[in-house]
Amino acid sequence: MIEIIIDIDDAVPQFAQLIEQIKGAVLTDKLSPGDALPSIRQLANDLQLNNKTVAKACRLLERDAVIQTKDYRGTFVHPDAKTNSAVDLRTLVVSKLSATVEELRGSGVTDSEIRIAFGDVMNRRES
Amino acid sequence: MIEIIIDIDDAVPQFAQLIEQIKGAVLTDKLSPGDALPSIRQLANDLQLNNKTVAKACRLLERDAVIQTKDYRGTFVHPDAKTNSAVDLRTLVVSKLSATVEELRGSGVTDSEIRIAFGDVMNRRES
DNA sequence: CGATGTGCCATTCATGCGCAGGGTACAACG
DNA sequence: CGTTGTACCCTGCGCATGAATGGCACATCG
Repeated sequence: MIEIIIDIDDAVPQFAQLIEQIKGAVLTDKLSPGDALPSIRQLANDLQLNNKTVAKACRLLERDAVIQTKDYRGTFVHPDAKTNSAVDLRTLVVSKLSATVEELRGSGVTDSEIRIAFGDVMNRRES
Repeated sequence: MIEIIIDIDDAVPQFAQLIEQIKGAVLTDKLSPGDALPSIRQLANDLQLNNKTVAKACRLLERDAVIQTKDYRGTFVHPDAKTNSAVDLRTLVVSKLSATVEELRGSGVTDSEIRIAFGDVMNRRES
């Protein structure tokens, strides 16, 4: 078993701490491809977390191809987990957004206007 | 004098209503290049608005080259006001942001993550 | 059957931001 | 001098969001 410690008082969200530590365990070979992870409910119980919090972390970890769920049988470490754990999707997102924002700022657009427009873009999905 | 009416109960912010109506007056030739506008304090008094609200509108109108301030002598309608009043900078901003956001969404990035990253980009200015 | 992952409903709390307002002060014009 | 535009401070209100929690139900596997 791997050691995972969640600090509730940490500014970093609990689900993010979980993700970090899982990825960390993969990168340091404490978790290897194919290894079975405790069930979501099990993990939630052990770490004193809510099911949804753990589920959220698992959802993101699977999207990043660090773990994979085999239908309804459990979660396992992804074959390419080590490679994918090193990839920082967040940094990519920040850099792409930063580029666009910087371009707009250079055009004299106010930060406030950028925020408003951004809010519109994110919400104009249903309307 | 042009007629400007601000509806406080309107969902559209007061400063935005001012901008709309100024641009509208320019497009309908109620305001012509070179015309002098009332001072910020004067406008605020007439329209029952706060100085800051009017000043904000003027700042944006000047950025859009619809008006121009001559040092400390007053504000005047910009020579190219009519042309610049038709330009919708906001639409440009929305489309650029939308393109970037759509690209990220296509990569599997969560809306939540995009919002977080965006918040970081907009705040990582001072730190 | 029980356990799995997953979905949707909800609420609570805290944070950040836009908008508007109030006040004070300064530099440049006439 | 007064007027101009402009800059900074601080306040409050309202809204949207993220985070976390809780409950409930479902399809699938063994």
